[in-house]
Amino acid sequence: MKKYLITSALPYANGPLHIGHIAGAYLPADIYCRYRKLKGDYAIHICGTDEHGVAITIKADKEGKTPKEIVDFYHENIKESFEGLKIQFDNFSRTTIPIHYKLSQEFFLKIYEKGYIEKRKIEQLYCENCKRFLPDRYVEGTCPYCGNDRARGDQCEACGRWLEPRELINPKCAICGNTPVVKESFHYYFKLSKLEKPLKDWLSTKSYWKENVLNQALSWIRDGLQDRAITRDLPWGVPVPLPEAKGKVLYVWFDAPIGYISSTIEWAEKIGKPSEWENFWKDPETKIIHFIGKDNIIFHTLIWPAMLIAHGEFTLPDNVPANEFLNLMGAKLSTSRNWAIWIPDLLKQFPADYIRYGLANVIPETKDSDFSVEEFTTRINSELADNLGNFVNRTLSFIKNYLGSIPGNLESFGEEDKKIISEIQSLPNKVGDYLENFEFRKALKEIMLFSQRGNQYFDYKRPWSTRKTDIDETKRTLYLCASMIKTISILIEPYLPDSANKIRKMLGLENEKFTWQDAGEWRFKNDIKVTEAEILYKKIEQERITIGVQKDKEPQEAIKEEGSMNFVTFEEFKKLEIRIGEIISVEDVPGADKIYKLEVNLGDKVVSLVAGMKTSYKKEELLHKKVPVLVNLEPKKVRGIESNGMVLACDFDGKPVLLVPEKDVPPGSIVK
RNA sequence: CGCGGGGUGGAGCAGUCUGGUAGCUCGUCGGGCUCAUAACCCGAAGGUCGCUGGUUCAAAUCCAGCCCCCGCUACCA
Repeated sequence: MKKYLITSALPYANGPLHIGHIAGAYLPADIYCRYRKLKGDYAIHICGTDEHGVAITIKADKEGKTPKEIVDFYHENIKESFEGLKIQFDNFSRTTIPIHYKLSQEFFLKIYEKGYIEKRKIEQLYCENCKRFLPDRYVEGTCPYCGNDRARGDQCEACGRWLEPRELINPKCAICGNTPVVKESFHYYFKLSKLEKPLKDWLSTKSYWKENVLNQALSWIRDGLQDRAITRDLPWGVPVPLPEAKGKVLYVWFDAPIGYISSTIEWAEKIGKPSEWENFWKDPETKIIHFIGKDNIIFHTLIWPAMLIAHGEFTLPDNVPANEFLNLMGAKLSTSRNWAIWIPDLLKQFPADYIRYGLANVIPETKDSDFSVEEFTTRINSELADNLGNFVNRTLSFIKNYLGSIPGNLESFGEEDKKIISEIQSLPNKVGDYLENFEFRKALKEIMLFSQRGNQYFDYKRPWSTRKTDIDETKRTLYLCASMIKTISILIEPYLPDSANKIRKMLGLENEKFTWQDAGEWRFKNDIKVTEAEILYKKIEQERITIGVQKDKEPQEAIKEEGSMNFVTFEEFKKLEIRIGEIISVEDVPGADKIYKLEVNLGDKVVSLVAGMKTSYKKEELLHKKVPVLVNLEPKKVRGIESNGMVLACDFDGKPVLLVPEKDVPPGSIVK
């Protein structure tokens, strides 16, 4: 029996989970851990919320709450999402528990004493208005490289460069807007440079890692590792355990991964075996596997292992099967722009298995992938319901309605039957091999193809016909169909745990305990009896989920909901002259990526205007379209071009979608 | 030369590392079946694998150059 410690990235407790989080880390981790357990390995899945860091204090400041209130709320919120999705953790902890503080401080002291931490004097920005030092993200200013005036102290989102707060031109305090002053302070630095050699040696043993992960780690270490500050001047975090360091806390990236260990310790205490955690963290035979998204690769392949090497008592990760990113309808997910499908919303609409199935099929294993509502619907309907669900249903209904029960020791199977038997026997290893390689999509596809194979076999054998001539042959056919279903119920369990249980219950097998290897056993121990043939999956409607694309309410909308509508009088509305215009020419605007210059025929005149249509429409798509135009809009120059009106379109995630008259109307027609 | 990702039948993808009949799901068309969730099964149409050149007996796959698309930034009246 092998030991596996499986972790998934600690979700940051400042917002709810969205589909990208689940597909990128938690679902693969859950599938993998469930698989390990079915295989009979000693595997545990460890996680917890990451509750420190500047983003949380900033959010708290903005909302007038304490950091504790923020993290308490989201800890529960996130935990509920996981429960709803049936993502199992052996322990789901948080980084604000006493165990974690104690362990993080011990960790710090240990590597401090071993000489891997160095105190350095630095000059830092200080806001005299707020009377505090300003850590990275508390400073905003102009990026010295690209000129973006909204760069933050740690990174410029425009050009992607990493910055030091002092590099910013015109730095401003992010809280009060004051210009900060430079003051001398000190911080503790983790001497990564000293660990370069052992890290390289360690990485050289990881040729079996996923290519994208290994390449990125190697390219970073090739450039040389810089020492990094691991403390911050903040009131929120794990205090630095040195008398001279009053008011300083560990930087969140330093304490967060230690959370993997502290959560394991908490788990051991909960199960009543307080030293059991050492079985995982102090035994080099244990395979530690970190599931993360690509944003965390550097951290989990270099910095965290370096910390562990420096400490010396804990086992290093065996593998870091990082995934890429998930897009939504072709566009990048963004929490700040609210382009996401939030798990709490999704759970209100669909059973866990539907969501798990839809997401498992788009796990971004080798490159960014896309979640589309349409594809989700199609997959649920044609794969889950029509293929798998129907195979289960037709088999179980047939047994129930026409056979009653089938003896478990049936004999005399024919040629085609034997093919099925050998497929049952070989499938568990085939699927297992994919899972061991973290190829979750391929493994799932293999199972679904097997279900399709079941439908083929069923049709080929025509039991509805043989039952009138050769009832024994009919029984053999249904015996093997039931056998296939049992196999599927075991192999699909990591992906669709609820379905697996339902299927086994219908086969009267709910009290049997199955292992992965049992999936390759085609024989039934007892007679097959079907008590009910419930429909496994109901089909879903496309419209039901188009609203799954949730946006937080804009402030104005929120006001409307409270009833204090901002009414417009009819007189005011009449001031707007909206008419249908035919687009008769479309030209590029030099140097502009998003706008076109349009000539629009309004029947009695032609006007030129500027429209931001380039992101969604090609020139030829716009030409000759008849669209509503706000004609008497105050002219304005955009990029040196006078714009005399505005094409009306609806906004979908910041992109225009044209409105066209339902019947053909002449240019100039009034819209009212 | 800003950074990153990508271009494979109508749509979405696999295959590219390790050259050698271009595969899967959905959709379309035709047929079959009636046990089952208007489901299932069979068959067909549909691709110069972004372009050009090179290496090779052989290139979607290796090399070079080019084009286009998407995300991050500015213009979206």
